[in-house]
Amino acid sequence: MSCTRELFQRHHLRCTKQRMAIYEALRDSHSHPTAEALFNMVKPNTDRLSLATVYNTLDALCEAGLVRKLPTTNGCCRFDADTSHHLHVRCLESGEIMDVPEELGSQLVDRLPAEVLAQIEKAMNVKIDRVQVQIMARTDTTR
Amino acid sequence: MSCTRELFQRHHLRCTKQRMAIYEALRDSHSHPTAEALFNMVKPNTDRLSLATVYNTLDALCEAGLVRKLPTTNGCCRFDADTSHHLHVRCLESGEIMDVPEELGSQLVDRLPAEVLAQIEKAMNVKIDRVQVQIMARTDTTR
DNA sequence: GTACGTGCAAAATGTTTGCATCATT
DNA sequence: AATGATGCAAACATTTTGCACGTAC
Repeated sequence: MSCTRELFQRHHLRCTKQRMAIYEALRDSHSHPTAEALFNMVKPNTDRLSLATVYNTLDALCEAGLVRKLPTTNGCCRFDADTSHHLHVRCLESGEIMDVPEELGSQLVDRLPAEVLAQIEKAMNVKIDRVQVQIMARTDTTR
Repeated sequence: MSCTRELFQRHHLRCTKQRMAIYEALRDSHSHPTAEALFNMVKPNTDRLSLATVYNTLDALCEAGLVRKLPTTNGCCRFDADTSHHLHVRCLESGEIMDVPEELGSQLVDRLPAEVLAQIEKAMNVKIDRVQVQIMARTDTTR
């Protein structure tokens, strides 16, 4: 669908076929891919594409707020085109990142008390951008 | 202090001077240093030390559960010798990681409802190891 | 037409590995 | 004495950069 074009224009991003393909692949993916995984997903359907462009594009999209870089512990970045507040489960074995279903996640996030966040801002002299909750877990082998 | 030796022995870790120096520097640091920062902190007081040893040691300490690797978004790992439950503020500008004062952090973490966590375990078929709350923030320039 | 995006290859950065030597147990 | 840790340098993986060319506006 072509509302990507309008979305890009609203954010003053040039609508190149590479950028659109990268963004749409990330948006439609549920796997929070790495830059390289994304490159491999998009490359077959795009006649000219280099990995450097994937990095440049992801950078531009982050800058524009359309994409988020997710924190990882293995030195290799993962990306998410869903910038709404939602929780992640990080598999300690594989490094894979999965979304927690909206209705469960919001039950956790909604109970974070705003006044405590305000106190943290005051105590640490920062402006909170957002709170990211990550659940570290292993695949359950007991069931 | 030398309880590091006993701590290591309890975890079946060899007590080399490099390992002890690295661990103690990390434990006494409040800056959640990168491997290289740690190397620079420890090197001057240790006659033989290489960066590879810092990586190997941090790996062994993580394995033993004495140290934790923190998630970051810039592909460069940071470490923490405080493995108790506590919150981090990540500076979006510098990548720096700061601890949230214990009494404030526990006000957030203690309100995470256990039954929701149990539901997440069931729904996603995982065993939760721990919940990590990261606050993304900027240095407050309005004050 | 101009400004910006792209591909490619090279460089920079962060981390891991192989191997001979050395230290701890 | 045996096992495992160390230093060093080389390999590796991920990300960034410089530059000539191409494309969107």
